[in-house]
Amino acid sequence: MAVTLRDVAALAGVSPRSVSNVVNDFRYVSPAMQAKVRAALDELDYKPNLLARGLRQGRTGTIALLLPEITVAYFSELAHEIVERASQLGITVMIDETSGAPNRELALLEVAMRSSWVDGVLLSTLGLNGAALAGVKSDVPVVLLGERTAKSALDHVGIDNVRASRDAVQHLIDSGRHRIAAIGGSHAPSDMTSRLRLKGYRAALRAAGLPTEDYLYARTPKYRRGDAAVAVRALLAHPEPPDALFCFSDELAIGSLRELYEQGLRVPSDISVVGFDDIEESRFTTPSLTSISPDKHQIASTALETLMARIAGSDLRPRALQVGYQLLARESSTRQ
Amino acid sequence: MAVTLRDVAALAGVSPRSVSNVVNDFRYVSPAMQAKVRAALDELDYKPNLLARGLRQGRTGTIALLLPEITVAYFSELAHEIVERASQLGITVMIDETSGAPNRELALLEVAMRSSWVDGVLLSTLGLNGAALAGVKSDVPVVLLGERTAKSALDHVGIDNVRASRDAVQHLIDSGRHRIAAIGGSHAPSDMTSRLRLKGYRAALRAAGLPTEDYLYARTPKYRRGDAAVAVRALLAHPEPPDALFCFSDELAIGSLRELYEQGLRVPSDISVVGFDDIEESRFTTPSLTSISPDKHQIASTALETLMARIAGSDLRPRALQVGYQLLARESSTRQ
DNA sequence: CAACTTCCTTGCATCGTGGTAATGACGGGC
DNA sequence: GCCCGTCATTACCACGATGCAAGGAAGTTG
Repeated sequence: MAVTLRDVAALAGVSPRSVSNVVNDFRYVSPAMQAKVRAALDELDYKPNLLARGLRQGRTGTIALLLPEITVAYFSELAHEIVERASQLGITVMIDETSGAPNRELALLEVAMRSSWVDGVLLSTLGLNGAALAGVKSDVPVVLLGERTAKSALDHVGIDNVRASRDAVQHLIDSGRHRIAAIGGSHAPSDMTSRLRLKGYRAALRAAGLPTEDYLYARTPKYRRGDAAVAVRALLAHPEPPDALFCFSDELAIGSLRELYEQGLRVPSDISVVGFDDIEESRFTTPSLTSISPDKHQIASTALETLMARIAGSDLRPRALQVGYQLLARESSTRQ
Repeated sequence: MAVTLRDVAALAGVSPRSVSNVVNDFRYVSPAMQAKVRAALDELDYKPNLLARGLRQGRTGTIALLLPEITVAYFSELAHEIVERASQLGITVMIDETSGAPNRELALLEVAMRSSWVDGVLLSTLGLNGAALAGVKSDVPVVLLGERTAKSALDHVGIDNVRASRDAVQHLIDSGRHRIAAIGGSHAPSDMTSRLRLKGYRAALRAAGLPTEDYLYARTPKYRRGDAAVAVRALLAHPEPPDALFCFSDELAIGSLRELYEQGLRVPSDISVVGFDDIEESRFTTPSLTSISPDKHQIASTALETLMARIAGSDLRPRALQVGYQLLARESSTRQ
């Protein structure tokens, strides 16, 4: 069995409470006590039982990070940044995958938020709409990553999707493209992300005096590589096919590159492609992919600091925090 | 504050223990008690405190999955399979990133294994060598994913790396390649994976009566996309450059594709490329990537079942479990 | 020298559950 | 009417840690 405070106390010939004092660097501990207890601690190789400590203190030092799909590169890169930052702060992150299934998402959320298991929750959700979210009573603070769905009364951290999308499309216009298509997003009312990116896309077209044709927007069930092919084929089948694609995720853009290749089109000479997220993969595609790069590092820092403040008891009203982004122009939108 | 058994008991006018009985479906509970307690449970929206339960029962229903880097697609895909399977078994997975840093890896391992936080650990390690591992006393069962490092007395689940590598190289030989290079792996003694794959590579060459030239093996610091460029440049600079690359990971293969493109070589007409891991990305590269595809689904199932058996108290001696793989021939090794 | 402060150590209670076993209630068999 | 088995509920405590405050030793002050 595991070694407990009591075992250490017995060996050192002191009270369990004194051992606890040493372990926790209590102020008044004599050097003699220090020495005795440390020796016993080392000899038995004591490790505190974090369950018991958590139960007693009401804090576990652990937060949950709930992601829709961990295999989506954007999420895994974000997770990495968060784990990295959290470990600097001495916090353990419990990553959990909700698989998009809303019931599973809710179930996990309930467990995470109500079972005293974690001190707080970072929630990145696509599938969950505001109404469902509002129905969850939370005992622990929650910070949303990405877009706020509806009017949930939670902090959230993200970038300005509208402006970033406008920049991306503007970049295509500047490079001489006129018939720019947008790809990505579903009809689901909870898909706030695609709504905002579509808004930015249209704003850029209008600002340049270009028409916003309905046929130039192709929806996709999700944001993954495999979802792009159908959309691209539909766009290319039109009598006036696009000369540029603005994809709402890098994965969609990469799926599009593949489909364009199969259709015999060359990027960027025949058609430009721009993505969103700047996942690492995009630097290695042929051609390399132009993308909007959200500052993931800053998202992680900001989200964690906000969550920590809430856990410490901050009582400000919910805030919408925006972090920076960059447009990274690479080969896929740069004529050679 | 959170609702406890006591609160529910007070409302229902029964003892806390009776509430516990209802919550845990104890055998002898009268319908009247059932009704009373359920009503109170619903009214207060009771959720059990999992810390207290875990402390009392000595089981938490949670396992840890320790990965070197979550942004490596192979690991995130494996994590996905494991989370999926575990949730069917009613187990929560706590994914944690060790970042390869051996001290961090050890620290996390210690915490995970000694703090009663989790019932078991799935450990996928590259950086940690057998000696260090042997030094960790584990209070909970551990199952290794991937290659066993040295002679640690732990179960491990993986594929037959030697045979898989031989198959991959044989495939290149069959398609008419003679000067086949291998890319990937470091000098670290703990890098068992590259050692086994190199062994299979050489076995295939010997079996075909081809020489195994030293200059045709290029090491890389890690297995990521960005690590391939230097290796590829070195290989191409040789007076007799290779006509095929066998990369020890898909990410390396993808980095190689990129570098070959920059060097003006065409795949597969000028040079073939084969990877290892079959990450999703490999189906979308141009050209799509031939790869060894370990059965990740089966790895997840086998690893979880083995771990569960250990947790339940199985006392068999450590086993090396091998699961299947497939060679998926795609464009990067198929002359058009 | 009493009264008080400062330093160190410890006992007790408690966090929220669930295991163990005692207590009661009830009905059936003799 | 008594004993016993089955069913239902409960009291008590332990899981392993820490908050609280009491208690004692040592030193300081008036």
